[in-house]
Amino acid sequence: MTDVKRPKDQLKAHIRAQNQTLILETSERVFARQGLAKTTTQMIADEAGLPKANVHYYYRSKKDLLEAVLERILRLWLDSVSEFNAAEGPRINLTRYISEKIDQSRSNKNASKIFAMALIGEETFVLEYLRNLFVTELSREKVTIQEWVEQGLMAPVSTEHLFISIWAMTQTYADFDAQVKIMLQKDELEKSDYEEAKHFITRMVLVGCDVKD
Amino acid sequence: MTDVKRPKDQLKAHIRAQNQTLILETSERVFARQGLAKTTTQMIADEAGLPKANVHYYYRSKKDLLEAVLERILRLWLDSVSEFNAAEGPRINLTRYISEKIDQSRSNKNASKIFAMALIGEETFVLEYLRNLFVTELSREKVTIQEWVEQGLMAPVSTEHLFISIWAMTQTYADFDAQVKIMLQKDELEKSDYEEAKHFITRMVLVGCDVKD
DNA sequence: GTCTATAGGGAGATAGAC
DNA sequence: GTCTATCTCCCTATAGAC
Repeated sequence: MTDVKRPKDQLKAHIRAQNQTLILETSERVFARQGLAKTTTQMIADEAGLPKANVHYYYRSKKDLLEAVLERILRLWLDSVSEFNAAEGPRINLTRYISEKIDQSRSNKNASKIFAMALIGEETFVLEYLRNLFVTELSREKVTIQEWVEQGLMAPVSTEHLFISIWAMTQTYADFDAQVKIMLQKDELEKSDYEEAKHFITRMVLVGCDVKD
Repeated sequence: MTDVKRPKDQLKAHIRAQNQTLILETSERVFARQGLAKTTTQMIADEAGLPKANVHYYYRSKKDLLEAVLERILRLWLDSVSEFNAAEGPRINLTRYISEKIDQSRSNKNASKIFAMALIGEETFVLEYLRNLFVTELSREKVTIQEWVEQGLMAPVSTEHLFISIWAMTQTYADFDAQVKIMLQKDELEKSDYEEAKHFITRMVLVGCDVKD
């Protein structure tokens, strides 16, 4: 075991990283399009331009591959949503939070759908992630909201139900986009549709929670 | 073709109806628990206490069976949600609508999950149903809301985004109940959790849309 | 690391006796 | 209508040559 790698090892590591990224990105598309169970490793291999055996070389089983895809999604997700900054008050923070969540639904629709499919299927991997997220991140946001309530900056609403609602409203534009398209009678959602969603949801939350500042 | 049936035919029809109901009810449970693609006709047969061939006798293919399950779900659903009564004004109507949707999430969780799974998988059957629903029902509700806005009874919000949000918030307690349980740190959701959800969502919608009466 | 060929296991669906 | 046995297909996963 050494940190010094010979050129050959570096090359191998590079090939490995490149192939893994290719497989993960392709899997994300195929899983989102076909559904988790209907997706076959053959489909992924074909779309990635690789023999099926190579996919299994990098990810022993389909389950391993799905978990790798989920892990990658969740890591990128966490980085793209800001934490609350208590000093700025609820208006700025909630507005930013909703905006970022809707942007996520738009720019990362596939990731969002895969997460939703895994969640509705109660995949252990996702449930564990959520349990952990609750302990590390959300409990902090919860305290912040309670501070704002005590300072009279917003109505004393249930923090849990508030988060559940914001997630539901913002994710629905990615997860159930087929339904949204029918409602809006459009073949594809445009940037303006997402902006209107942002505007509507932000208004409902801010006014609905009686946010002062 | 005659309306008069001989006793033998009546018996057969009875057996048929009974078995079909048994299969549909069992399928609803299994589909919701296992996911649509992971469910096998064998699982359904076992849980219903029938040989697999009998399931295929009544529903030629798995796809036919899923569509029959969806059709049954949607028929029961439509009957359990009231239409808007314009004269009563937005407060009563929106409160009742949210309450009925949450009750549905609680009492018919399996149906809700199957619908969500079919929708996220963009099953043609469900998309067609929604398109039809939009034409027959929702366009009427939309007009009603616009009347209320004109009468100054509520703020001029986007009807489409309002419906999308109410659906998202109420359905999430059924479809993603695993996530809700983690958030609320409970092993099972109780009646009081659903009542709190109702209370929170109703408040956000009524205050958020500036509903006067 | 790459790839062909194949093992091994079920799944959906049906034939045909009762 | 019921049920056993079976066909056929295709999926995951791996062995083994290159």
